[in-house]
Amino acid sequence: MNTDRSVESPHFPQVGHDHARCQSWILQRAEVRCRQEGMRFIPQRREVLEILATSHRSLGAYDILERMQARARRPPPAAVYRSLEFLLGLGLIHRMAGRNTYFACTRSDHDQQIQFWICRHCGMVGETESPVVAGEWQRLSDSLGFRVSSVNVEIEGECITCRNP
Amino acid sequence: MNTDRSVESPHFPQVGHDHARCQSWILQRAEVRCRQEGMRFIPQRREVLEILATSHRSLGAYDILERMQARARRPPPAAVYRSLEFLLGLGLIHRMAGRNTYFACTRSDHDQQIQFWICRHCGMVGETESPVVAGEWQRLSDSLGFRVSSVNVEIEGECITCRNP
DNA sequence: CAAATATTGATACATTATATCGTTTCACTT
DNA sequence: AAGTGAAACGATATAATGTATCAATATTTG
Repeated sequence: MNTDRSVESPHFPQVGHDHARCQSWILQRAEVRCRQEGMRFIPQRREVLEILATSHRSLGAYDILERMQARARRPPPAAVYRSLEFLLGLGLIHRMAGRNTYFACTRSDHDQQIQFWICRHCGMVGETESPVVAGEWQRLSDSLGFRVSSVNVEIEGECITCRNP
Repeated sequence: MNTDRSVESPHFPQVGHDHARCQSWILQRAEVRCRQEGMRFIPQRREVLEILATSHRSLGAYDILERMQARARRPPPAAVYRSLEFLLGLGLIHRMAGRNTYFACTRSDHDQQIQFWICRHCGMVGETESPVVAGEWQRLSDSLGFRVSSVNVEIEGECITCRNP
């Protein structure tokens, strides 16, 4: 497995990057993580992840269904949602709540303190991880007496590529 | 109009707080802001906001429809969505993307750098505003070359009241 | 192999949100 | 007060997203 994490160094996916490398990295990591967790990385789940990994854009469940239809035959919606739920559980994909879409995670570690940067123009999604922000959530939750279960940060705007055409 | 902002000082709504005061504050502010913007705070919009302001919990569009039905007559869904869109536009309510719900804003100022704290147990929603986090989004967006349009932060967990029953 | 477990396909349905369009209401002008 | 244009509404239909159920099939385990 490729472990050099080069996939994540440009925080926002660049135009000319070697995407084949991202794809194989995402899929190989999925295999490893499934094995670790004693879960089964069966074809339908793999296909959903493959489809998400074809780009750094997020896709809706029904977009995925259409691409599965184009590849082989269209499963019922519930099948896709089951695979998505599985992949979400392993942290291999994320859900963009603001758009009802899903996309393949490109980070190797999971501190739950990820932020998503979504370009409104091209649809690309980048991920960052900020210790400063994590510390601030800690401070705020302490002061509120709030026990945090999950944090979701979605930042929308225009990416550097779309700003400089 | 009540301008002492006491409504927002306990960042997470407390059990015994004077909610009648919150309600009237929310509605009065809506009137003021509509007048300022030259918009019309007509009955249907007012009713939607009133319903949201009855608690610090967020409600789904169809929850609001049911409560309107209980009050008078049930409008079509689009009517509620129109009012919600209007209120969102004026920043009088927020949308919880993770839950497809809406709730009445309880803050007097709008720096777009609000965080939502949602209790999974009682459904209460609190709001905070952190300059540290705002600064970090600035730093990160600069380093990514990303032009930010909107930031949505939803933190789920358990509030202090539900932790100490 | 048999039993237990996990996954699938098929069907139906639930929930959330939007499109369209003719009518009504409102604010403003005369 | 009546006319006028813009805004809002009601009614209807439908789109988009997501779940529930359950029998049938595949996979793992004993």
